[in-house]
Amino acid sequence: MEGGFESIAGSKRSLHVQVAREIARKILSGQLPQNSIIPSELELCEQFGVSRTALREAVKLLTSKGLLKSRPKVGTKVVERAYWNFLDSQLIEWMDGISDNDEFCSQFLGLRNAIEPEACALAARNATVEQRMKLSEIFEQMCDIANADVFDQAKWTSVDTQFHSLIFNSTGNVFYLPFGNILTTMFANFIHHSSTDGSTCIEEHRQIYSAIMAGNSDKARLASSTHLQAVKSKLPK
Amino acid sequence: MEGGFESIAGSKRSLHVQVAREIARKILSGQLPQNSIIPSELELCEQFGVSRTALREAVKLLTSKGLLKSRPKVGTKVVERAYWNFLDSQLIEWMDGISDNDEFCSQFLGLRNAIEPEACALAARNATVEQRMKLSEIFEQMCDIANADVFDQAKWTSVDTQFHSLIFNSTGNVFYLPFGNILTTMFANFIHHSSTDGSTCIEEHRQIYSAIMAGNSDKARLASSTHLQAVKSKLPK
DNA sequence: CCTATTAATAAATCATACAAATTAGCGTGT
DNA sequence: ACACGCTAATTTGTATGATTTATTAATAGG
Repeated sequence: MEGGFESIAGSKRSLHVQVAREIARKILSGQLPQNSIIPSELELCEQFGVSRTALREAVKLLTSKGLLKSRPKVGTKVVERAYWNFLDSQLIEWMDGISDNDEFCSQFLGLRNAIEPEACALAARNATVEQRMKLSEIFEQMCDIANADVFDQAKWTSVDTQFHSLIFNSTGNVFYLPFGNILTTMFANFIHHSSTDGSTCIEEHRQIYSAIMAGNSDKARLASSTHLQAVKSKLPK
Repeated sequence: MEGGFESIAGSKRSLHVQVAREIARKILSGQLPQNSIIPSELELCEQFGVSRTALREAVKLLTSKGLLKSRPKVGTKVVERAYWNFLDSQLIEWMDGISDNDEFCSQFLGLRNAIEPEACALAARNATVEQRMKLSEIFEQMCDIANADVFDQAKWTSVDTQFHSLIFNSTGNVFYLPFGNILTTMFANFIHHSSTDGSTCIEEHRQIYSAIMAGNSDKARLASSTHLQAVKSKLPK
């Protein structure tokens, strides 16, 4: 059309997701204040240059993430922050650059501190044979990468993500499952292990790995805690 | 129309949510297997007796919860369980009666065990003045209810929910915020504190409360752990 | 036998129309 | 002047059909 809207319509894919992202970022950044009523569907359609169908699907998406709530006649409202689902991977992706990324990573580490040691403990007790085999396989890859002549950062991040995700999946507790994806998203979008070389923390991972394989939940919990302490010490600031 | 579809169309409100719930429960129960392709939009429209608009919004909703993923030409696929967002309140509501509820509550307690002690510790350090005032107010209500002649179960559940939610909101960590809503949902839908009378656990809450107010994070963590141990001992089996 | 083009298909988007819900305001009666 | 109920206007909710795009698969050409 005639605005600066081609930037949205002509982007990558899934129009309603693009629109949702735009609106989400306005909400997350506070540009659309909490409890305020956002413009009506028709206005937003014009503003973004998309059809009502696409816009409505975008609103539905944001509603399911706890950012919006709409009622007939009254309009669509930005709900308060306490209801935003920060544990949604897509929402986390959209946070990029909104708040201070170092602070964001630091807070995420605050979550890992609570979750991961317990997850490791549960995995030590509940991992199935298949999961133990898979973990073994992944750890072997970690060793290979850590011992390689040139350290491949991308590969390391990939297996590191798989390693921690698999642990969440091995807890036997459905509520731990989503953390694997959250961690994957954070690793992919926010955490840039610049100064991290594999050789230093491969030992930490070995501790976690062997404790889980041995079914020693207390040792697994402790090893995970130790690992996270080490990660923390590498954080900026 | 002419099917058994009024049961859906004629229900409460928000057609697409109703449809989403139906499909979600089929997925959660395994009736629609992981990695399988669900029927095309048109077929599903007929099956549920709704328009494509409503159905598509339902699919979008489920996609955002990690249950479905659709691509042109190939169709809409049920993604594997590891990607389902069990930390979504709406999804948790839909779980009712799908799996064994006692087991589900037990697993939830497994999550609380990891999260809450750490949340209490963070709250002790980071709660704002307003949040401390509010917490104080809520705890006073808890005492009133616990000391009343007749124990009002509904009121207790309400303030108990508020108490724990506020702690999550007082951590100063965005990743802890959603747990308040998850807890609220679980309390409202699954946890029926039948044998719980307030007088026994008001002391446990007092320990948590005063530790947070005193800014003693270690004591807060410990008090929360103790409380959860007590809760666990009251679980069935 | 391999590669590139094309055709078929299903979802993605658009446009429009109508329905339902809720609020605000108007009007009437006491 | 006040209370009550009704109407109308606004906004989201649902429906339908047409068009576009993306992906697979088949087909034709090298």
